[in-house]
Amino acid sequence: MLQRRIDDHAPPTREAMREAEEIFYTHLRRVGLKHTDQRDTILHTFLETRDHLSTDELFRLVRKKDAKVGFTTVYRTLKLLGECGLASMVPFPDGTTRFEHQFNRRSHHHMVCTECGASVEFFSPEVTKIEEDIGRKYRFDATRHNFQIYGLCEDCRKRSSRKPV
Amino acid sequence: MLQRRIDDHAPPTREAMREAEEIFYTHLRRVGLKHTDQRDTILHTFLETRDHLSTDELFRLVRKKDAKVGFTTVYRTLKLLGECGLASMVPFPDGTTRFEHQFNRRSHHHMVCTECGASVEFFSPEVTKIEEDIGRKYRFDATRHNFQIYGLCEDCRKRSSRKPV
DNA sequence: ATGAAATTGAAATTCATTTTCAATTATACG
DNA sequence: CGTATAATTGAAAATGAATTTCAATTTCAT
Ligand SMILES: [Mn+2]
Ligand SMILES: [Mn+2]
Ligand SMILES: [Zn+2]
Ligand SMILES: [Zn+2]
Repeated sequence: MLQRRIDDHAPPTREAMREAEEIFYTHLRRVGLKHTDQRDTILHTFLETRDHLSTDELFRLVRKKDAKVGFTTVYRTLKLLGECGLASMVPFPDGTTRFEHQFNRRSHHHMVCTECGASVEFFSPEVTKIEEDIGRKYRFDATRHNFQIYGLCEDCRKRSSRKPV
Repeated sequence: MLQRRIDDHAPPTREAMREAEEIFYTHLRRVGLKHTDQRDTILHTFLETRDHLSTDELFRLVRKKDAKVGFTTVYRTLKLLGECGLASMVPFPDGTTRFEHQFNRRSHHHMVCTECGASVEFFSPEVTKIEEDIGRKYRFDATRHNFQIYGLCEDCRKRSSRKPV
């Protein structure tokens, strides 16, 4: 799926990878879970891309490294990565659930084309401020939010005006 | 599910109901569909509450008026109501999909408690402005957005500090 | 090394949503 | 009015993503 990235840059350095592992394994210890090769492979595969992956797409990538890893384990690990803040879910307007890693990544939001699924990432500190303000106002301990913008990208707009419904 | 409402008020007047019907039937005509009793009943039931209803909850309410209406028809009609702007989907953090009517209703957003599911509605014109700004900046024809805040409500915060994990 | 507890992955299950299809109903036209 | 045509309906079946089950395997504290 086409994706234009704003703060695009290189894959994580070995240092960065260690740091992320540290976060993951600390979380595992905290909840009394074990360190396994499968979890390692999935973490690495996940951090190596900045794409928004479906569980199935991640599964296929993981399989290239270790053909014995099961689909279920990818699901379960993705959940663990979410718990320690390394992964977050991005719901797409076509109903698919995608994940992206949040390690060493500036917090951002997505604008998605409802026609072709192309997505743009954008930064909006105002959104974080609104979260804080509204949380304070209604006495919630606001921990996260969900913000996406949907619409037609430039290409699809052109296409649909050329060939009108 | 507990819900604190901000612009709470009376059920729609007969006039308002006619107006909403007008919108619905105009839409039906536009897409070449027919006017049926089931669709009428579902529209009325839906407009009579301001709750955020799951499809199943709406189905149960509709059944009270006409026990012969099928589940499938409720699904299908909800989709039609969405198409003409009378209904909108509110995704809850527990994964349930809920619907609320948008007729004569000020645009608003939701903050939801991840523990008990209680929700607060709030207004934030800034969010609409962000949608417009970002759309312009990246040349999208931005048509809608999705914004929810998740966190712990005051009650749940007290409860969890009393009985710590 | 040993054993208790967690993990794994294939298969089964769940569950919301969508599709199928034969019978029924709406509505346009003569 | 009928009548023809196309849409609608609802029960049942199908789909598909996500979760659960469970026996075999692996981790890790001792
Ligand atoms: Mn992103
Ligand atoms: Mn609402
Ligand atoms: Zn597009
Ligand atoms: Zn709560």
